[in-house]
Amino acid sequence: MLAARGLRRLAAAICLARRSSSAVAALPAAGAARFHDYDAAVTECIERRALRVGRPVHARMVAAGYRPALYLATRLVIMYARCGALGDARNVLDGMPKRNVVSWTAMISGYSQNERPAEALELFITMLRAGSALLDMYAKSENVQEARRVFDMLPARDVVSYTAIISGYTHLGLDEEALGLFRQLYNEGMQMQCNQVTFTTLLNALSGLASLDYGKQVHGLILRKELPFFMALQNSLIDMYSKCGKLLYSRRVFDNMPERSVVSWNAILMGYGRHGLAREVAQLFRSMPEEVNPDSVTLLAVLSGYSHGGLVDEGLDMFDLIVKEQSTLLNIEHYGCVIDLLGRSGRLQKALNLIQKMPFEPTRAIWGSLLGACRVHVNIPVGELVARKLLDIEPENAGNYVILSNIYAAAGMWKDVFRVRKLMLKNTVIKEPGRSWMILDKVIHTFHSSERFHPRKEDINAKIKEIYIDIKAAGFIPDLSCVLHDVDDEQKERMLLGHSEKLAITFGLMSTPSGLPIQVMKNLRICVDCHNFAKVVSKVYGREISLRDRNRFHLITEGACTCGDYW
DNA sequence: CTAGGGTTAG
Repeated sequence: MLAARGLRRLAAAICLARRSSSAVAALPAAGAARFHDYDAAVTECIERRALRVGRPVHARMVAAGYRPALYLATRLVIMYARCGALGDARNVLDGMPKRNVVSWTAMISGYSQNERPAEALELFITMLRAGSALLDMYAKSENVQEARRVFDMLPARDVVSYTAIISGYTHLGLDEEALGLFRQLYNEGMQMQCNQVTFTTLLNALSGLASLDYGKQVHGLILRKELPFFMALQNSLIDMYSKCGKLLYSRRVFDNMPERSVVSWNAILMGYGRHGLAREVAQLFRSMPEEVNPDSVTLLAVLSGYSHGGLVDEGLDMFDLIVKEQSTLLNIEHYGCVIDLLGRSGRLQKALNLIQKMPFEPTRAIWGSLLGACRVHVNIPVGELVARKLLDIEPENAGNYVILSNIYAAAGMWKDVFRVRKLMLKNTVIKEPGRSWMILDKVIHTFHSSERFHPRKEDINAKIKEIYIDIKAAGFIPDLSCVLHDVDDEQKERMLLGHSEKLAITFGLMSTPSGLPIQVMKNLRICVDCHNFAKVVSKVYGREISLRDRNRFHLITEGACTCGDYW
């Protein structure tokens, strides 16, 4: 079945490549053509993403001495940007005698779409500077919030440039700022111009925030507008609800769609996988209709769904089948997923073999997951080999040293523990700080690890001490191996209590009526100690705790988690 | 006059 689908895809691709280039062919061989001829030729290159045709078209314009004005030059920027030739796009933009919001937007989104958010932001700030000399003082700061203030004051703003910049913020992970920009757009009376694309972009920011309240509100807005069916919007709704913990809402949106693309299927499969529901992932995947071709994301969704749900053998069988029938769809992510699966089920040597024979360079993430598996299964030889690779690639990451020293500690090799700890102190730098947040009455409350500046710091500290006494009485044992620093045990216990997700859960306990569920989001993966903490808290205080980390959901009730302690 | 913003995964 998979093979047949692959053939059909190939046939479609060949068809596309053979399509004749009529507008380009219609250009005169030498001398200047007219505006409309160039426009048609460039448009065709944009639609076909055909750089090999687009470049000669541009070259002919130059050779003929034709100087494209604002509109056509902008189309050239788009053509190059869509083809990924960002340097050429930028050259055209820089060479334009006049630019406007459209030409800037084209280039900014070019960077954004080619995964260069830093350049996108840099150019955005440049645009603001060019936009108004008066506002230059604000724009000089490379600070996003300042940039946003300037954007708010810019004279030439419309719903499209708003959407572009909201999308830019979301790509940078600045979802709160993105939401703020949408509010501005609304307050400026542009709500009537909001269309499917605007809402699609906005929903992405809400997915990042995991803000169910806002998500539902925006969904309501969309329904009231009675917009025509728009695939990307529905797909974003599926994704938003699943990332906000409401898988059944995702499913309802999915079931009600008049048609579904492969992205819709991917979004719902990812949703079930994220919630650890591997059986449902398998069932859905089997029910995919013939005419929807699974792509590499589909296969990744299924593999990672199996992996998250602990369906080890099914995952391995699936991978074998893909290797046999659809190996062209495989990328490094798929291998990473399967290596993780092998590692976690204790097949460390097999995992290592796969790394050695896969057609990709192993990434730090792959080595990292294998090192974690070596800790769980206490495997010294593989652990040392993997650690050597990893310390070579990223000597600054403290986590790797900690895991290696944990492996030695588990095997009672204390001299090696000490050696690794010393090495760590010498080489490491601060990692990405942990951050958790929760939303209460539409207010986003953010907590950082070992929070020092939170306005309710004192209350939270007092409450967490109280909780600690209660849960220790109920059998909670702190897992000191989660601490990245070489300090004494008492200090380790204090540091563990400072983890941002514990602060957020504590804040949730003290600010919501008893018995109500608590939902917390985290930017990194949750640590074992915090997972235990949440489990015991759920039992002692009779609360359902939903914890969304970077990868997945943990729904914790009565002292047990839907992940089955496997994540 | 025309154009620019959008969906899953990483």
